[in-house]
Amino acid sequence: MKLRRSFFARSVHDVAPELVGATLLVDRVGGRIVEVEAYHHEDPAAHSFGGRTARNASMFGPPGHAYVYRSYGIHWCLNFVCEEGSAVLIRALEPTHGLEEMAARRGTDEPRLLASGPGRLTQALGITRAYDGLALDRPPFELYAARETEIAVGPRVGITKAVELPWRYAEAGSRFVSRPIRPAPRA
DNA sequence: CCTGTGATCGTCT
DNA sequence: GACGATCACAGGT
Repeated sequence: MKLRRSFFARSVHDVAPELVGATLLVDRVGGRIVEVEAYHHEDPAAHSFGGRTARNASMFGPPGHAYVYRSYGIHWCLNFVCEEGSAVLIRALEPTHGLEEMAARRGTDEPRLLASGPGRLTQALGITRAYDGLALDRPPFELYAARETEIAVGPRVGITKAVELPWRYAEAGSRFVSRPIRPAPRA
């Protein structure tokens, strides 16, 4: 089932876990989303924390659109905008469509190295700042809802603020996540 | 398996 | 002028 724009017009904390297992294609190339992170505008780690700027304008735009930014001067990162200046960072895919194209863009055939990580993922899908602000329910994007799947939850990766918030969601047991989530401590 | 480090540049202070 | 929502590679364990 195709995801409609209204799917994203909710709290980022509801949308993010539901995206795990969804299929993301960009010009027919992509796979199943296996790892995401939620960023909320009241969250010090979010780009939208502190208000609107030229870079983060898309985060304050309508839900159901892309927010693409450059990371470390080198990589691109893809987010799905939700309500109120929040967004979901798409961190890893299990490649299913257009493997050859992804391998050519990435310079490797190793499946685990195609889209396991936000920078690798955008390179494999050909995402650049040119995709910033584009609607997610129209070409070149295609998004299909997830089936039921087991979700693991943990702290986000690579941030220095609000490091303790458990806003990273991954498919339990997937070998395509950028980094495994430590199993929850036993009671 | 792990840790450390350089690359590279737009954005905001 | 400092700092990243990262990655690839090198080297040690």
